[in-house]
Amino acid sequence: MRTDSRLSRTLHVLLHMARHDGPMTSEAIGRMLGTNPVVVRRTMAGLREAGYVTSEKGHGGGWTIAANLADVSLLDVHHAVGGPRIFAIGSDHPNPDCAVEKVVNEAVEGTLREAEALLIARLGAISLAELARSFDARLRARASTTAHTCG
Amino acid sequence: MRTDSRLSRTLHVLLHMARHDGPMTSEAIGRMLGTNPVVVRRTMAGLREAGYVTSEKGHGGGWTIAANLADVSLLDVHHAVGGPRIFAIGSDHPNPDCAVEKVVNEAVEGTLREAEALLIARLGAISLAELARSFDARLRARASTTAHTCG
DNA sequence: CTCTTACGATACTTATGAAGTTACATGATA
DNA sequence: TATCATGTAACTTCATAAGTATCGTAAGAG
Repeated sequence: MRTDSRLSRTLHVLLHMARHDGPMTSEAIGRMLGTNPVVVRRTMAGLREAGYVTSEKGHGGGWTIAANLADVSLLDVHHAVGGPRIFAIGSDHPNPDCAVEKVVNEAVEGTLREAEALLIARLGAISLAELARSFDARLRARASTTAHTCG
Repeated sequence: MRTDSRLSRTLHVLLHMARHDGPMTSEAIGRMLGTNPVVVRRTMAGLREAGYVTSEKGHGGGWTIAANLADVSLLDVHHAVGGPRIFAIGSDHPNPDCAVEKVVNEAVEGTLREAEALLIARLGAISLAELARSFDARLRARASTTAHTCG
């Protein structure tokens, strides 16, 4: 499988939306991500269902943030975009008859679950507001040089 | 992508090999895993290169364990089978120009790296010998009932 | 009212990589 | 020398995110 980049992409988009007055169109967001408006709508649909953004049709329409950045964690976004599979490795063949295989599966999957729990905890502990603050801090630190942004 | 099950499968095979007198053929291993001898050879090739198993051609040939179970960790096996990609999620687009994207990527990939480090540490801490001991313990605990094995 | 804009939805294609398959060469043993 | 087993290459299948094409629908502009 190709790397699932929905989380990163969506975070990128949300932070830009937060710094943007008025709605952003799927077209504009797609240009930002180097992709296509349909891909954008597909991913943003989950955020709309979760109530993090709203969408408007017609002239002046597009996507708008509808949540407080402090109230949305990276884990929330992960779930909103489909909560996709985290690991590329694992065991096919759950519930094996073979007792050897059971021991192996428990060891491997137990370890994966530990790593997943850590990942989930960390993603749940970071809010969009904190990412925005990191960005602002970086801007201030580099005030003398150029700060590039794709929006 | 389909789940990469090379680690689990290989561990399963190695533990069976450890309890088996004489070489096991790719044919027999394939039957055990519900797959094809060529898939078995492909995966076992990495273990042979790492020195964990040997292979012999001809009558009475097949695969034999060549290492002490206590000396091989699950991480070693993971590496031997190709050290495949662990995560299904991530960010495409490394080294972005956009400063917002940089902040996002650092947060997401930093978190993934933490989880990966934990996973690596845990896999490195478990030896094949420990899995074999877990299996034996389970056998003893269930001595009264049936203990199924696929080999 | 009509045209344009933008989302909504469906259906299809592309890309990627593990797994599966086919076929044949090579070496070891009986 | 016939058989068994690995070694290797080339190809197909499968799953899924991403990309694309197209049409429908709602909202504002004129």
